[in-house]
Amino acid sequence: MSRKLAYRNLPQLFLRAREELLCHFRPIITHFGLTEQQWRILRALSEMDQLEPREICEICHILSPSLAGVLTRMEEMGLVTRTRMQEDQRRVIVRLTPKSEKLVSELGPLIVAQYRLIEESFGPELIKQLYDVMDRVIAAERAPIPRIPLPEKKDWSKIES
Amino acid sequence: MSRKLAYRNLPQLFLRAREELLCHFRPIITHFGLTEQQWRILRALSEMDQLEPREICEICHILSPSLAGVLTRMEEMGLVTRTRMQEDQRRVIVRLTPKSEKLVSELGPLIVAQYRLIEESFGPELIKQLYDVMDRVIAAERAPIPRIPLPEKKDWSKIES
DNA sequence: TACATATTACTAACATATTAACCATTCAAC
DNA sequence: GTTGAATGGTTAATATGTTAGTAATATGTA
Repeated sequence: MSRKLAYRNLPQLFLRAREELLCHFRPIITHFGLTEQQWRILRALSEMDQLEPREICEICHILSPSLAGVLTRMEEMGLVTRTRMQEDQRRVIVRLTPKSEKLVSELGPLIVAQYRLIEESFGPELIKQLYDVMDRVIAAERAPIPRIPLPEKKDWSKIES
Repeated sequence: MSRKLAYRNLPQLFLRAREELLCHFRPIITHFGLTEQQWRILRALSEMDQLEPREICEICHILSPSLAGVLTRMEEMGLVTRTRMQEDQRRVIVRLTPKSEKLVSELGPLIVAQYRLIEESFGPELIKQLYDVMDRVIAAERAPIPRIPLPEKKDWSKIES
């Protein structure tokens, strides 16, 4: 009578595999005084020139409430500028500063070099498979996955035994 | 002159793919008043009967300082007990309570059922490939990956232009 | 025994994740 | 033109991630 579930915890495997990769980049990123999220944003902005917050959320996979704080800190660090659009006063344009452009031009090549080292170790096929499998999971327009019906809600925090 | 780096951001792809999976489980987990991390811990404990904090950190991929808080909250919710070991006063034993055992027995089958729905949508081959690729990335005893040498440290937060 | 070191769990400080709610602006229907 | 809904960004509250450091206990060695 094994109490193991029929499926290994897949999201957790993703977490571990991601960390197995990220641990090779984290030293580089923190060396420049950045967090992983800040680097994601800098990288996106360097490729796209300018972005609105909701676009950054989409591209960098950061939720809007988190982004607000991250951008505030990055603005204080002189890494980005936030400009409110004239046509639509709700919207904002985020841009790199000369300083952060220089930072990216120094950091980017180190990241690429580290990718090469990882690819040497993993082998090019594994890297290719990684990209391929990730893309297939992410591929948005799949058949919608039905949801298991849930039982009536119980407040377990208030159950004694 | 594309400013795109030679490699797409692989850790970020992992993040997105993971979320694409997790979003199908999150409603189930939160329905029972749990967080994702709390469920990881309950699941591990239900499979292993009892664990020490550092084992939970290893298995559930939660850092020790995070775990301290998570366990405190779970203890207050009556989901786990913490007992200090007699032989070694530094160590602690974490166990499920009858209440959380019952919770797992209700929640577990729903998780499994949702996996089945996901597998139907993704196709069994993709699921198999996912497990396979994750395991290959995680496989710990690979050839150690060398680190890119880093330039002298600059404090970018204090650079003006 | 005495000492330095290692181990285990924890606290502190800060950044981010997550959910809910808020506010100003814009859009759309009337 | 007004009003109600939608949009974009934000704040609030709580939980977790991350790094550094601490305190207590255990272990190895002189």
